[in-house]
Amino acid sequence: MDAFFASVELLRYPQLKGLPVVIGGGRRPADDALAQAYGASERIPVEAFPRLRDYVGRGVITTATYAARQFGVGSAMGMMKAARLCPQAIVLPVDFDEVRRYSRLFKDTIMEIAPLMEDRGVDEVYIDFTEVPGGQREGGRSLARLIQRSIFDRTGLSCSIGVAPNKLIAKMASEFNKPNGISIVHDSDLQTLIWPLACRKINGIGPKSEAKLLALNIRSIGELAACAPDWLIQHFGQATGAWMHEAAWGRDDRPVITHSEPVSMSRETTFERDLHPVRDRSELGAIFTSLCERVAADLQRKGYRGRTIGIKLRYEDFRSLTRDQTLEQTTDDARTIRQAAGQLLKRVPLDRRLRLLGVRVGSLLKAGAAADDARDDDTAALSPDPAPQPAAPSEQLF
DNA sequence: TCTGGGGTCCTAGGACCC
DNA sequence: TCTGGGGTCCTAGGACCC
Repeated sequence: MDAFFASVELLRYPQLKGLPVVIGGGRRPADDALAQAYGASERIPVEAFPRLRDYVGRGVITTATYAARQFGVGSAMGMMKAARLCPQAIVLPVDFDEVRRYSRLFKDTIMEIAPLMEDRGVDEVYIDFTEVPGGQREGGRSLARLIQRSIFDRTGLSCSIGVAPNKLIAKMASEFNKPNGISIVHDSDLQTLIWPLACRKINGIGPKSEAKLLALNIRSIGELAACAPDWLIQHFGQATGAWMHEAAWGRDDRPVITHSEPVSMSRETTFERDLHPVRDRSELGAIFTSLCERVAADLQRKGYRGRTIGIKLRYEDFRSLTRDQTLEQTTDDARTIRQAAGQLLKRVPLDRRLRLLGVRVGSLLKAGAAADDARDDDTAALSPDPAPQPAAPSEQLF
């Protein structure tokens, strides 16, 4: 479902259709002012929208329209780099609530037609067609068309669909006909349609593996398929090497998973400017506390409790580090999380400026299931030193 | 003037137990 | 006393995905 973010944001601004637009970046109070000045969003003249060339900040692009991609701008690219490539592009903020609303609508629509659906994030799903009535007609094409049309009727959004014998190939097939296309790939198409593609197109081969493969003179999936499994295992380890070989031959027996439980929940933030642990102590302390409160609120709202508290830091030189600690009992309490996180902070060098701070709670259990072993965790502290103490004085720097 | 935020999974070493 | 497995849990880092 490419350009889903772009589409959702653009539904509100039909006047931007066909123009280079990037969506993402940080907070821009100007956006509200703009909406207020013109009332209805459709009435904002194109010239009034902020341009990439005027952007300041350290955000990245969430997505870009096809017109913007012509300039080499794309997802995950830093805004400042994008501004060099396409200064005239219009910049829109991401409205996450709106995106989530459309995401739900899009998934509900699919579930009504084909209930075996795996959620792969806000704009992607896997669907098992096999038991859906009519799912085999025209090799799946008619059901794909029905889903496409239903999504468009319900949301005004287009989507791309790949139909294939397994998830691995279906994902690649969905890229063939963007936007708004349907592609059908059979096992017999492996050599003609899949093998010419770069290894990077395999979902699971990222930039690091690609670079390693290129260094070994392997560029295409076909070349990867020609490698002996043992040789791949030598270079990439047992699990990855064997998996790479199977993937290159289009083999994948993972089922469509319709339900899964979260493993962890986290909140993190990159500061607008790098902050020094000593000089910006109070500001960092406030941010840190607020992250803990937000994770706790997430846990409570979704009904989970966790035992492992973790922190993440990113220094000004972009190196990151994590520390975590497992408590005796699960918690969803902001003060308990804050206290454990404060302890973890003591195990980390705080002599350089930071650009990011994060707080994570892992080893999650459903609140009902967790309640037995954590009846009164409000006073539960860290296992080695359970003595109650006021939160603030126990931390040296924050 | 680089490089967001929220996740999952894997690996590897050490502690600890049997 | 020495040697040697295996299994599980915890922690840290890293690759990858949307």
